[in-house]
Amino acid sequence: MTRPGHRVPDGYDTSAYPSFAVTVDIVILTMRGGHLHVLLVQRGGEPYAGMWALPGGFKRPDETLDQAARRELREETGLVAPKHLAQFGAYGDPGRDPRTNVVTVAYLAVTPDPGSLHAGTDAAAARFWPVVDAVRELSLAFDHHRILSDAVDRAAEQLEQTDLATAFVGDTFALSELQSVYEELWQAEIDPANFRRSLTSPPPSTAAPGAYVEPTGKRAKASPRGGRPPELFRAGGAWRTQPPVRRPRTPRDQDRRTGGDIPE
Amino acid sequence: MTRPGHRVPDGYDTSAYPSFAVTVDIVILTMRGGHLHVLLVQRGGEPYAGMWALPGGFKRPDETLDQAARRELREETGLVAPKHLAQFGAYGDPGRDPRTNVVTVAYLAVTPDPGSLHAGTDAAAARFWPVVDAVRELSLAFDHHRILSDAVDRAAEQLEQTDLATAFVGDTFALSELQSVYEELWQAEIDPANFRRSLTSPPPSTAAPGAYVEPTGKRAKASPRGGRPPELFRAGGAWRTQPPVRRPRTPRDQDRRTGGDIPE
DNA sequence: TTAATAGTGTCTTTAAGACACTATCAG
DNA sequence: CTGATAGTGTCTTAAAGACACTATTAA
Repeated sequence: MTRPGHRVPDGYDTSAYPSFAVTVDIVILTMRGGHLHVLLVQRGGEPYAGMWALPGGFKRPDETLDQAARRELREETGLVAPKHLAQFGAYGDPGRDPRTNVVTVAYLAVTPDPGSLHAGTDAAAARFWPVVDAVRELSLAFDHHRILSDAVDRAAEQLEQTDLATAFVGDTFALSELQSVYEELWQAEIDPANFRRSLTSPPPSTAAPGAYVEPTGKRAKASPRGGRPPELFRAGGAWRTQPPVRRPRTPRDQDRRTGGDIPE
Repeated sequence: MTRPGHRVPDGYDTSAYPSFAVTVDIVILTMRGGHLHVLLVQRGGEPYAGMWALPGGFKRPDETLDQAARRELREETGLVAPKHLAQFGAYGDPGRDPRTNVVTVAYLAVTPDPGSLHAGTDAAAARFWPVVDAVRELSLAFDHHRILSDAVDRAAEQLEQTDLATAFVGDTFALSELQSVYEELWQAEIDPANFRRSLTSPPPSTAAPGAYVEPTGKRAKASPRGGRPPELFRAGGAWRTQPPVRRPRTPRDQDRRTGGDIPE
């Protein structure tokens, strides 16, 4: 990167390289009532005034991208400790912002349901939307529709590869809560007995560090509609060696893209 | 993203958002003699004059990031058709370029061994390095060491999830070639009989589209040291539903990070 | 009691590891 | 022939799916 005066493309002025604004945008996902939700803010000014958009803002020269993401998260939503926050893509199509050249770096944040949004937030202009609605019915500002879709795809992939599922639930949780995270993101049903076995039995022989979930000895309250109160678990240390649940591969799953193959 | 004048952080001037240069850098991986290699260019001008660096250059306002990556790839290396080219990260730490604020978007390119580099390239200033050497012994310009490491980690992950392995080999290939891609990137030995079974037996029941590899009926020449000439295969269409080879998880694999968890 | 949710036990299927064996080449 | 690489067959183990069954709550 970044070497003016080194093997210069023909006819391209090296002394004056083009200038961009750089922003970070954050896709904040959580589970509410068994369904995946995303936090959106309503835009005040032009362009796209009044439309819903992902929270985000300009990167400053003296901070890293991660710091910018964390700062914007706090400033726009009051959230200070998402359980997961990681970059997942950069977007720089010409004209994606009508005013100027903007490249944005998109982040995926995952948190247990925070209930209401914290201080420092204009609550009227920020709310969680069911992801299904946001994707299908809402017209989002800029290229945020695509960014949101990419984020959800990424989250679904990461469920299978990391401990991302545990970022959706609290420090202690019932297995059925965790299961609903997988079922919602994968749009697939999982047998509760097999799910429990996968999570509670020790990770494949070779791995050392603990289990996937550890019993706390406590139980949650029974649901308002009755039913046995579930045991509460804590996330264990075994996720890094080998995540416990594999995604069902259905035949019609063909259209899921994994990453950039060459389209020509 | 990208909204000057919308919910402005206190004390931050919204009318003049900071300006950045945006570059793309490309990690070009290939297999040579059974070992993973990366293409590096030697820098002409300051800063880091004379040091090895990843090929790359400035994004133009009228092109997408993908187009910029493809253009730089062609301009700096003569490569026009890598089998894989995809973004994998953005890097924007303050001071990563001593001259000005630069955010770079990093791409992973994978190609079968092109032999010599094509026209349009200053061959003296561009060569493939064994990745092991580049990572351990070479001091790279900017933060390119980290970018290279991240690219290799990403490639190793993607082997398990996509058809990336086939991007390292030609249109027809021996299974042993493909196997060496996995073994090199995972630093693990794979039983050739089991590897063959995984690739040549049909993908899990539910999947429809073809096989992982299709026989061409042809055979390669035997190696100079003798041995039976291998069958040549073509990549099939089954990779997208469920990749054929799972990565061995060793106990000491714990240190492999999967993505940004929260470090606090 | 019934409806609802949580949790156990077990049989079967399938993927993966181990490894002995055969096949075909160069020299 | 030997050494080297390619390819087949089979036994065993481990993970995952299916599903019948028991347990504990609210109303």
